[in-house]
Amino acid sequence: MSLCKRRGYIFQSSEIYGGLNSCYDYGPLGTELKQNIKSAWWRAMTYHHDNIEGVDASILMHPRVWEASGHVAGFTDPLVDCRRCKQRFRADQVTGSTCTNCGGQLTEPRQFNLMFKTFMGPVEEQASVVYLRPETAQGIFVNFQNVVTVSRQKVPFGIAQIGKAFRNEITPGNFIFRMREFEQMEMQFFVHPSTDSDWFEKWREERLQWHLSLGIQPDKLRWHEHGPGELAHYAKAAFDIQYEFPFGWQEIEGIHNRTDFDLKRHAEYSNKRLEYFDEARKEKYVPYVIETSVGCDRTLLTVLVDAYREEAVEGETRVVLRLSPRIAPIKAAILPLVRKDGMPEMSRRITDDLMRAHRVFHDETASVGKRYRRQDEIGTPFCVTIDSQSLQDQTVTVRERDSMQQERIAAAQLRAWLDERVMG
RNA sequence: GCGGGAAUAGCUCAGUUGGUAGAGCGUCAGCCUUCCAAGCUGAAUGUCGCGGGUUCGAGCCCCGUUUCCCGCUCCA
Repeated sequence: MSLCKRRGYIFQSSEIYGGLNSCYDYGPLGTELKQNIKSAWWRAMTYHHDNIEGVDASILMHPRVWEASGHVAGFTDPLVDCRRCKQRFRADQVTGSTCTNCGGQLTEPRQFNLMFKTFMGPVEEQASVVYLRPETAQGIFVNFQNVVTVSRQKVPFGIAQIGKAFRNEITPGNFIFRMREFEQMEMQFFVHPSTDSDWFEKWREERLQWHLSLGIQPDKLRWHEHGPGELAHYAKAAFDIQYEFPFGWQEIEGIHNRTDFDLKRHAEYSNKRLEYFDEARKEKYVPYVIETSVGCDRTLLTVLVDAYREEAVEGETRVVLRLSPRIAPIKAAILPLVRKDGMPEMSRRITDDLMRAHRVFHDETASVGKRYRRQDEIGTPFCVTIDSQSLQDQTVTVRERDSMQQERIAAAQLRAWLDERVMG
């Protein structure tokens, strides 16, 4: 957390006013990292699958959407607290006014609405209550027919979306792990009901591979299968990908078989037909949905936590973020070995040449060792140094963060050299 | 929502029985420097989280509040 603030990854929201509970802002490097994560996900979904389309739905939706989805009912459980032992229970799961645990008196039931409410229109009246979406998935379901019509896709196909969601969590915390405002990356894949298990397995495998492709250590990831009592109201099967954070194993992505629950409910509540006619099968049906839903902020926290190391180098401690070149905010730092003899000028020329293709920057202050450490700490995978030989033969030294190996290459090859490692 | 701990420079932290704030690192400028936090010179940065109270006087004592961390609780 200290590094995040010190180097400009993550700041507390509204910090100069004392902060706002569970809300955080991304700083210059955090913003780049988040963009790179979203871009990696978007490319994996829509560029690498010709049967996945994107949407970007609004955060405010018709209130009936949340009745259909089950969130109005499911997000408003009345809860009671025991005055003596401070245990909390769902009101519908206790009988009488005393606590079964210790015999203490229970409080009156209180409503906990996990959806943020706001008002549509200038007059705050009950008729115009709308909610901030507690998940992005419904924006996909309500657009199912639109996308079928315009995209010329045939089942099986998917719809992907990245966007903010809001939940009034009872207990937020663990830095950016559980926030009340967060960003999801969701893909709903529509399949014939008889093929749901196969697709479920396919997406499970693919989503695990995606996290590995970000450079996450494999032994820090595991599956958690939801038991019968754990399953959401809409789900037939659910597996979470968990990461071993310093505060324990926690979910970063869920792969759920949502069946035809959502489309059927929206058909019922909207009185619209949300069926699909399958020409190949000569069959009309409501598709099943395999959902992959990953927290963008959680993925970002995962890559930061997973990358963070304190390494001993000749008695000193090197703080290093071993971020994958694919998602590192800064891909390379261009460093003149010393500030004289035209080295800074050559460094600037090289930086100017690279910066439109890759996020790189030039740094000519302090000793080169110090500049290496700066880059190590913010996760920059490559440093390029310009020395007196560079001025004569137009070669540069490339220093790789993880191995600390150096290699001499022609300056003209630098762009291609970086392309190969960053695009990966 | 409950219990515990914490909040002083960008970061990590000192700060004596209450007498209007310091260090290290970092940052910036200059010098020096040909490959892993070297050195020298100089500079900037604090309503001590916020609001009250006690006091001649509060970073320190009291009350309230906000935020963070830990443990419960909760988690479609």
